[in-house]
Amino acid sequence: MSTLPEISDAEWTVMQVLWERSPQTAAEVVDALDGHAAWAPATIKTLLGRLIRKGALTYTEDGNRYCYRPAVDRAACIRRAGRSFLDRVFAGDPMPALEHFVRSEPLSDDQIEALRRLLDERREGGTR
Amino acid sequence: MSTLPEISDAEWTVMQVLWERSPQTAAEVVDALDGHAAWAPATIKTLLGRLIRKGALTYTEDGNRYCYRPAVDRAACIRRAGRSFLDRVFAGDPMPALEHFVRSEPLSDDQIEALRRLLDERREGGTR
DNA sequence: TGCAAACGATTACATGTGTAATAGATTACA
DNA sequence: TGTAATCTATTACACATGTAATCGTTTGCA
Repeated sequence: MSTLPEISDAEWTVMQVLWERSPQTAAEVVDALDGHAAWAPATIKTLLGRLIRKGALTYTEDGNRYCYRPAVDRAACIRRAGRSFLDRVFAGDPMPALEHFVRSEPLSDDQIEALRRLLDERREGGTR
Repeated sequence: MSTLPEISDAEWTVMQVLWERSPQTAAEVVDALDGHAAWAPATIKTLLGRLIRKGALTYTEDGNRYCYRPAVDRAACIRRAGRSFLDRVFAGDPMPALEHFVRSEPLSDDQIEALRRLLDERREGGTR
């Protein structure tokens, strides 16, 4: 509803952790990112703070620490990021993007099968 | 070969024009973007200059004006952007990305057919 | 042959981003 | 009960980005 905030690259990393499980304290997010991102804890705190300010996260206080949770819908953010990627790289046209990923990314036979089924559904499911 | 430069959102818009046709002078690029981007000519000059500095464009001089042309491969930039998008939004996993686009973007029956054929090739064509 | 137009280069500037240290408040343990 | 650990908030800072105006030079037309 209210306009989605812009979420930067580093911020996505943090959001993913909280979309995966929430609420979490800053310390838990730091733990979850251990290894994945070589960030100082202070860096993660900064990102959490910025995401609060942008309205992408909310928190409840628990003693002196915050319990963070997403305030924006993951699917909506994915749609926005997908659209933005299509516009930037493929002039908004989904077809060459799909061809690109099918051609250049590794897919197992099972995954290929699943995609075929999905395409079948799409064809029946009406134009939209 | 030499590491691809980072190309920003606005810069992509300019690169697309030159990948589409090159070389072009700044004035031609401005024309090509007329309507598409509501940019002052000066803005486009700035972007061309930055792309030169980054090594994404080269130019030859023609009188007092430059003829710009891409210095980086479009396909390579697309691969990089695709990978970066996958990493950011789908934890690097192509399958949910493909599902997302198939589900959320409009595709004609012909396009769906083409994708099916492409998936067939992929299945035969060996894992890589 | 002089002036206006056009060109690229330089400068501008607010905001975003990556990356983090520090300061001030609080809390938990000894 | 005091002190060390831990929180969030504040501050830092260089570089990227979007967006453009201006400057100095060249050039083409009158």
